[in-house]
Amino acid sequence: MSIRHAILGFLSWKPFTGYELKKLFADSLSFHWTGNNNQIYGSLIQLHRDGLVSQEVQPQEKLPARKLYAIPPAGREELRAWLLAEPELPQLRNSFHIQLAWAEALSDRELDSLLEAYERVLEAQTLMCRERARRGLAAPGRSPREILVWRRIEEKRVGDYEDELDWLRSLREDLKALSPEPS
Amino acid sequence: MSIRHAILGFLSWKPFTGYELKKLFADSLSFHWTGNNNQIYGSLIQLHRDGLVSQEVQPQEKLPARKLYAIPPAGREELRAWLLAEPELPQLRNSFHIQLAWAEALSDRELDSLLEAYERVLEAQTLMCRERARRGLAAPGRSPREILVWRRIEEKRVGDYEDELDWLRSLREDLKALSPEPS
DNA sequence: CAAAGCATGTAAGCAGTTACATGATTGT
DNA sequence: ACAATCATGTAACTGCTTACATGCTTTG
Repeated sequence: MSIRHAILGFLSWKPFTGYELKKLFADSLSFHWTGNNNQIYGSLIQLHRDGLVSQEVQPQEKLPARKLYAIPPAGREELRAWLLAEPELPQLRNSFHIQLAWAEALSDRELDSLLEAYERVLEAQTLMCRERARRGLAAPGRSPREILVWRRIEEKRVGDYEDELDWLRSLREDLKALSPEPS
Repeated sequence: MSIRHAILGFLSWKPFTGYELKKLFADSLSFHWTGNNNQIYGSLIQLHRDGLVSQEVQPQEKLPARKLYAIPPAGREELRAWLLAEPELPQLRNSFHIQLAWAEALSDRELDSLLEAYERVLEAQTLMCRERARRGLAAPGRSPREILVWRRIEEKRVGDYEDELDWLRSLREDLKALSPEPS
């Protein structure tokens, strides 16, 4: 699995330029590659070299030529093959949990302020996700099946952040009960 | 965050060889680097070069020399600095969800068998995690605080897989309701 | 006699991130 | 005047994964 498959996925809707794809990735909750603008252009060049996307160059006056990418049959086959591939388990690597696992070197107060900081970023993320999910995705009207699947995926993502927040809050309470602050 | 911090974490318990660290990573649910045996040896060399771990070479007859690594004050400082660093949000990149998002090219039956395959691997993973969590970690007896934190982290991991399984099952049901199979 | 355990590493490659680089047009 | 939008890319780096490489000892 790499960003190239997701690019093929978007192109299976309709042709896009690299710039448009960049925005699609940035706007979607579920495809949160961070350093996209770079990776997308590179991936498109690769995909084109491999014959999995076609390129239509549209010269513009005084602006760089738009390169509109579409998905030819070979690309659709590659996409389909990937869709049918063995599902991978989610990674679930939470770097904060690893940080926490070694927090024995911190005092109770330091640990609590670390947890508080995590709670703050989680809260912000949860709010942002919920807001974006509420506004709905900018996806073109597709089949009821696809709409259902996409909604479920987005809901799961929001739910995951909310679960992490609940977990964190309950952990903080248990820690407080374990060693109550001298007040 | 990288594997080097987790190595420093383990060494903060007591000295270990690369081989032992490899097993610790392999045995723990929460630190699931896959290609460790390689990365660990390389990271130890780096850490040693940077003065963050110390190395005691113990020659053996007819076996490669054991290299026992310990954590000097500089390493403890680095560990502490990392512990106090800004918490990172969990990544939540689920490559199966991305696969699913583009499954429009699949028939109802193909989609369902994909979901079924995912359910199988998730079930296996959940069982494996639960079993391992039940057996408890091989960690040396530490403070009540550390024990609580470690248990919570492991429980969260199992819970995450279980949630994913619940989510998947409910999605399958909804999809079945949407387009009932011609039986 | 084969498999698992002990014990170390190297090399090649991929995916993703950050930073750098250019430059016109449109909106506030 | 400044920021945002349009539009493309390159280079360097980090972290992780896969495959390769060696060789002895203990257990089944």
